[in-house]
Amino acid sequence: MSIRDEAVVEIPKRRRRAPDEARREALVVARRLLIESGPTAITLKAVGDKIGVTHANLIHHFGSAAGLQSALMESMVRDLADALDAAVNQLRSDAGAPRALVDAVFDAFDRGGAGRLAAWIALSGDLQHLEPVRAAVQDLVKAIDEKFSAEGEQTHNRITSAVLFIALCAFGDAVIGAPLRDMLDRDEDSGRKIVARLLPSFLL
Amino acid sequence: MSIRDEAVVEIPKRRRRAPDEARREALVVARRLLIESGPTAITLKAVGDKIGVTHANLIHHFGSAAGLQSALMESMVRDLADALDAAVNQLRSDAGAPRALVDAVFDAFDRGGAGRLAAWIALSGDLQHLEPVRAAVQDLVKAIDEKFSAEGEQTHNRITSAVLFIALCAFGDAVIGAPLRDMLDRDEDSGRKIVARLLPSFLL
DNA sequence: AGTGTCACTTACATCTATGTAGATATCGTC
DNA sequence: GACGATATCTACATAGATGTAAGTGACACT
Repeated sequence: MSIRDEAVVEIPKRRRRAPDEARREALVVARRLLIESGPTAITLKAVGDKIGVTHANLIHHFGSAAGLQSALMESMVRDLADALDAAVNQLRSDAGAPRALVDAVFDAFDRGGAGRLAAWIALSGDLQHLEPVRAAVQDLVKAIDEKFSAEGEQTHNRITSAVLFIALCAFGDAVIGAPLRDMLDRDEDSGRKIVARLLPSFLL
Repeated sequence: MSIRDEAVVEIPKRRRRAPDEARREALVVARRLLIESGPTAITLKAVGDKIGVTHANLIHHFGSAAGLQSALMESMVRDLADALDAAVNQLRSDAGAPRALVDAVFDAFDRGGAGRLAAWIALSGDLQHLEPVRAAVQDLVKAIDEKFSAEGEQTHNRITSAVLFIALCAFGDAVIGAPLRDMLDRDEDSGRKIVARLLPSFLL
């Protein structure tokens, strides 16, 4: 067997993926493009090139460019909702320290570019894509309620205030936190620290 | 003088504007497009159509499409900085109520779409366009400092915390406040109320 | 091994945004 | 009123993104 022979290792011209797998790969790449280069970087060609596929093939799988974008939003929104659910579960199980809750929510918006996703959806006006988050947010309210509520009717109001507060800060931090902290000469962790410190005033 | 004569009122085929005026008109329209339909709606044709001008003319005035975008960012960022300065002045003059400060900053991000602008800049990665805001933010720190600081070395830290906190919330509220408040069944004013209530814990 | 499905490609068509070159008209100034 | 500067237009060129149609080949199943 010569070296020359070894070079001819049957590389199929095409790689045939299962539809689910093809969509998955495309969405992974599309997400990275969104996070690294912004929404306008998500083109059929750019995504196709990165997974070794033609743009026509992506249309085959997603129906259209808008279909790809919708699928991406759906996938990322689901991840965000899952992350919020995880925060809820963590809260229900044991660690009730404000900081743990804050970390969970901040991570939900930071990780996987959920904050940038939300900003993109808000700017593009496709608000219906945020719908799946509604349930997650309301779950978060319930969980905090069970965990911290002593009694009284004012409780629900305070809890929703707390959730609104955390979410606004976590979102803001994920999108413009870095440059803002730089302007104020504050370290990476400032936002979380501040929110964690303020949180008890809602819950106690 | 017949009716027919009245109909021939010399309407010039073109309207020749002063360069500054032409740019101003274009930027007003571009801003509205950004706020109402998102960044992708800002095209030379769309802007040109709305002010009765060809796309080539906009290139003449702004050099390129990117030039128009930069000019828009610059103009809006200047407005944001001015709004923050106004908040500073108001703070220095008299009304030191937390709610007044909160309103000033929230308005700075809401009005004129500054929040959406900041999100667009953050997503597109053109962070250098936010530079002019740096001075305004640092001015805000100084003004709050003069107004509220009793003494002590921890003061500066608390002030920057307060500014970071207000800015994150104001930005978040401007971009995703509406859908989020809807999910939580909270009224329009919730965000501001919450922030105003929490602010004293930094300043006192 | 033969066969059918469908993932995938190639080639082409279209549309839109952007940009360029040269002609034209408007307005201030003399 | 003539003139010059230039704001504005028309016409054309290009590039990129999207979409379509028809063919090709990989893989499962018999």
